[in-house]
Amino acid sequence: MSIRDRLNFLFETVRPVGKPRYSVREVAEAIKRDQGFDISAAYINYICTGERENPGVQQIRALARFFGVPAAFLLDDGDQSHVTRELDQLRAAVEVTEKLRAADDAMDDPCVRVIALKARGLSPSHLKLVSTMLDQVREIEGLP
Amino acid sequence: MSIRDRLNFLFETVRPVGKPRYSVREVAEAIKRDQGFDISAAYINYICTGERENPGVQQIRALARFFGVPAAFLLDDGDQSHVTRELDQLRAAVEVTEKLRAADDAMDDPCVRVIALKARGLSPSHLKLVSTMLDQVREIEGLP
DNA sequence: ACCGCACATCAATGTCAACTGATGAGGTCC
DNA sequence: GGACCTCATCAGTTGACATTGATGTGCGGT
Repeated sequence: MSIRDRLNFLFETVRPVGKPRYSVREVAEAIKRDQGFDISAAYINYICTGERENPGVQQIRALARFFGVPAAFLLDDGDQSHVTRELDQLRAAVEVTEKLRAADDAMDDPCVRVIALKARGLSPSHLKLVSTMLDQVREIEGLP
Repeated sequence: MSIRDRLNFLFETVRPVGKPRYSVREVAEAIKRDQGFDISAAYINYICTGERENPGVQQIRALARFFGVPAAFLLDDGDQSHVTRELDQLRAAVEVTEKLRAADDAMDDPCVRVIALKARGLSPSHLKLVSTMLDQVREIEGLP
């Protein structure tokens, strides 16, 4: 599980509203705009393709902050059980954001990311609770 | 709280048995020996003095593993409350290792580091519990 | 069909991370 | 006091990272 794999995982799971995934240019521009940190779109692509294996910590932090996950996600520190547990939490958080996103198409990307960040710290049982609550809300409002 | 500060914090808190602190050369050689990863002593010193601000993730991981802490410690991801909480946990873990070290001077460095690593994941209340238990054990054995 | 836009990727460049070897300071043993 | 060792730090070099700009491709609009 390399940095390349983790970043691709983030690209595939944390998605903007209308599109299947963020573009590398979008990410680079958002990081520049929101964090004031310069990172080129080409370089993000380099990491995704595995052409750069040892990026600086500042680049990692910027990417992690954009996707709303702690920077430790992009670092495989060898503690695999811990890592996979975190990834499960991320999956759960993404699942919640998917529901939130479906519930309100007008919600823009930053909000989704913030909610993903807030949901991530929750225990799996609480995430499931929120998920169930959202299902009920959607049923009340007559949504699929 | 930069990487420089955090690394210096580790140097000052995680200490070998007889000496006040590890030398940069010791750390570099131990990383080479234990992890098979090459890092120069001069470069570790560069990070400590703040002369290098954006080290690669592999260097960070190697240093974190040597000191027995998760790599996230050396990454200030801006989430200050989270960070300080982690640092408090580290302080508590170090406190425990200090007690263990005092209780058994024959304990060598790797064990101390492993215990610090294991203690770190515990909640503050559990760390306090372990600490209290150690106090009682020491009292039973007639140690200060 | 053509144009324009956004996208990922490639090529070329410069800047800095990271190493090697040297230097000098502080300490210990003889 | 001098030889020796270890330490942190400096100077010089190499190589990788990271950027800019160019290229080709795919898609929606007119």
